[in-house]
Amino acid sequence: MSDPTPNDNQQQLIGSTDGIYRVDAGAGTGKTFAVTRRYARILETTDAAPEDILLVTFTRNAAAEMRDRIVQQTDYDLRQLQDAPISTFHAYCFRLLRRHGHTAPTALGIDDQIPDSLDLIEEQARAKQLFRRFMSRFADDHPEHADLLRVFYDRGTLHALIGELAAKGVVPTRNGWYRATGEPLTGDRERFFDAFTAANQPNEGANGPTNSDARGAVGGWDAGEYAPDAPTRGELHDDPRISRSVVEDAYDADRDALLAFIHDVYIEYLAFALSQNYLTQGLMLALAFVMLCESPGVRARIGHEYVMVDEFQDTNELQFKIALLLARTNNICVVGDWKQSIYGFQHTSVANITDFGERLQRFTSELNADCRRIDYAVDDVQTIPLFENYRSSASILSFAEQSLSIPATSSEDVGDPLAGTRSLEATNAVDNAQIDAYRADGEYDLVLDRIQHIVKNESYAVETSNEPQADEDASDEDRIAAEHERLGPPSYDDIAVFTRTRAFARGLLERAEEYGIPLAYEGGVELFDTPEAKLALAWLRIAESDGRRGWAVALERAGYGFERTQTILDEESYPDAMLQFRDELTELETLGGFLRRVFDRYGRTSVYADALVDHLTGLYDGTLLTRGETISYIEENLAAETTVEIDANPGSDAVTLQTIHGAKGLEYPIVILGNLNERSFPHYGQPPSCPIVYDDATGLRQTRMYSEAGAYPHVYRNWRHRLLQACLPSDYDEERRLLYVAMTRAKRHLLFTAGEEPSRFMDGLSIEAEEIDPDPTPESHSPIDHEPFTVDVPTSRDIPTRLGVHDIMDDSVYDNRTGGRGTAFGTELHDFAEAYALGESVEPANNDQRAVAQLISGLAGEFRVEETALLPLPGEPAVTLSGIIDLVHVTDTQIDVIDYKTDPDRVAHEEYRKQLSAYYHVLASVYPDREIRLQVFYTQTAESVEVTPLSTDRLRELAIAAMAGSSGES
DNA sequence: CGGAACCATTAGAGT
DNA sequence: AATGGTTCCG
Repeated sequence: MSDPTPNDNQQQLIGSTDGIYRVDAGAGTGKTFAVTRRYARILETTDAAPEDILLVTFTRNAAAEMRDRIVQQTDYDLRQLQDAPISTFHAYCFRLLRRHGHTAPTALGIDDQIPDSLDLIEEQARAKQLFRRFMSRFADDHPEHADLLRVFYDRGTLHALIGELAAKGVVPTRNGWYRATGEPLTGDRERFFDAFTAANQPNEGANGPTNSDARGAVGGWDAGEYAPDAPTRGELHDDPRISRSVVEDAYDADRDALLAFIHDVYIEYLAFALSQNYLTQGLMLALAFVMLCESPGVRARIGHEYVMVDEFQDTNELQFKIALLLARTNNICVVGDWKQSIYGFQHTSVANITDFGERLQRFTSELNADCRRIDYAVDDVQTIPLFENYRSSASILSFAEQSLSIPATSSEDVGDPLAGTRSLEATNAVDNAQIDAYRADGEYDLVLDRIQHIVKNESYAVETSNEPQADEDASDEDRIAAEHERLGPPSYDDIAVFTRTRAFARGLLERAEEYGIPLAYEGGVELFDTPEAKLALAWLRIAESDGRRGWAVALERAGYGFERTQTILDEESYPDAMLQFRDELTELETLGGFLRRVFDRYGRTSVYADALVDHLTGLYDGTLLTRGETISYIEENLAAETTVEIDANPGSDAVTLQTIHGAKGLEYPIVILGNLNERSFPHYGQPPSCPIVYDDATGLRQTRMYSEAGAYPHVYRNWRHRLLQACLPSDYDEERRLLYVAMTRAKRHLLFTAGEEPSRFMDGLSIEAEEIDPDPTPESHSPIDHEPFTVDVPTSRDIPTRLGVHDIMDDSVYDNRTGGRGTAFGTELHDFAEAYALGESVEPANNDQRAVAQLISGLAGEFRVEETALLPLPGEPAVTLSGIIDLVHVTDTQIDVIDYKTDPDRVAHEEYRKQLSAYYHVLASVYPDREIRLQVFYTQTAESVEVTPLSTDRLRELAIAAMAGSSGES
């Protein structure tokens, strides 16, 4: 978006810099623009420097975008803002903790200090694995918790609960809880009984009062399912309600053992993690919080004059408190939209924004309870609504509002959640919106049919050009005329299909491939649960030790029946062709080569195959996984249901397919919201995988209890938890917000589809679904195949050491350089170059980028961008060099390897030669019949300098020297 | 209208 | 294991 004049409400935000503001920034209201303008204005109108303004966001991308926008709007350049606190919560707190928090654990009674080498773990699977290791030690050390440990099928599930408690701000000490942070664990009795009283009111029937909702929810109560102390059906009755006294007894029953257990697990896990030099993100924030509470000196030094928090609906309680501690004055501004809060499962708390004023006061008095930490007034909160929407047509905006009040179950009473809020106002002049709902048996075909119906169809016109734009003060007629001129029939990439579940997306993707309709999935994929991963796992097992399980899968794949497979396994009489293939595989040296060979053999060319190879070969810097390690890695991730991000092919004209969560923050001209099916959307929750659960109203509870009260010792369902659960209404607000988010992504047109069983959300829409007999026609869009460049050298049996190409380069040459524009500049340029080469519509932001653009547009032929290159150097010890090639330009006769360098001078030229030489040998083996040229492209002067390659022997020498050097230093 | 039995389903993903 | 819906009986 260009930078127009701010509208009135944006201007109000930009101009209001003193005091506390809650900004209701609705979808598409130019929030980023306004926030960055506000930042710029603070710099211009006060004597504040960038380090006085804290700007926190939720994602790294958002932080980077904010920084870029600020550079555009101020006199500061990227380098000057490099150290400015424009950051994610996590990155900022991690930095803080490392600088000032070495002794933070002592406040909790933990002797370990925070080491400089602290490892911050992001990968769920790894964190959980480490937690399991801790739990088995914990179980040995704590026989007194034996009864509680018995209720677990998988102790690893406790890991998520610890994370949830940390997000609430609950922090343990050796002897209890840090300050009063343990209070929420016992629950909020008043809140529970208020809810209970409401749910226990008799309903109004035609013939008098009928069962209360709570009474209805314990239908099917069978005391036999529970430990012997459970009340019978009759004892629950207090017609037509549930007996209050039974519920009170259940609520107040003794939970000391449970609380002690959770306390011990939590504090010892924290100590364990520190002793192992790592922290998870949640624990890290908790320690940063402790450090800020404990150190008035640090608060005084780093406290910021201005604090802004973006996407405030995605923060948790702990982050709210941290933000308060980081502010030196009450110049605090939180920006967000409660209607787009869809990350509750990541422990975010929508009440941070909906109850902002109340929480602000409560958290402040908590933080000031034992000493004064928050030294500014928090009683005056101004609310600024941003309501001018720059994305969607008016009819889409008004249609989307209903999503927040469609009930998810027959009994749910939603009320009017939008009462008192201001509706979004469209700025589109032309409203040509088509809003339609369709239903068919076979929803995949229905969606594909609708896509084909829409593409090139005038009645689904979208903006096909940025021109002409009417002046800001043009008359309505002129604006309408200009907008009409910009409209034209849509293409595939104007369309996005959103789904609630990945399963639906996966099915649709497969169907689209059958028809040859271009759909590109964007987002997380359960990569280890794909047929490709299972195939890879089978052959890895065959090649490694655990052959039987591998052969079973391979034989089944090959079409052998169950009986026959059993015989073959028992007799070990495997088919010759398969044995031969195994021998061939075991000869292969690299993991990448192994996987490729397996996928080639089975004709697997899907994106999953590519992603798997990329993921497994790129896992750890410096080392390659052995086959054995790969097997356990796949197994762990399969069990942990790990997802891996898959990139859609940019540059091509394809429909985007993603989950609603993945679509947050994005916009598309045409949105098809699929998957509006019973039990999919709205989604009715899942049984808790952890037998200990937390809820604000009830506190910590066990879903299962070990008891010896019956005839035999047994783990029973916990009747108290079951009863309390029944007394609380289910909450589907977040499902409705998902519906809202999905609808408000659409700029021009909005379609809904459902299959055999449309859900309540579909039925609840104010339009009727049209029945359709879908008939998609086959097309011929072939997927672009894509293989990373690898060379297989089956020689030594030793696993080669992996070395990055930069490791063989000598950094000391930079000591003599005259200038240098920082890594941020270089990264930006590379990102731009990648996007440009892939044909995305990006504009060069500076001279260097223009030089790259000119270079690329002058080249005819095929591009490979940011390609991974692996060069095995056989010998003793074996080494594999790895690197990423900026640009490979492929023509029929020659290959150009191009690497961009932003250096103003060329002191490192000889070092670049080493890097490019490695790429040379990789490409020489991939394209043996073509000439390969190496070019260093100096972006400042727009000059290409050709270099000649070094021999592999020379590269080997350099690699050996580099390994010796690094091991000698450490 | 209340109650019981039975059925189908089982998510989402930042740092 | 938990959830909401559906169906059927008294």
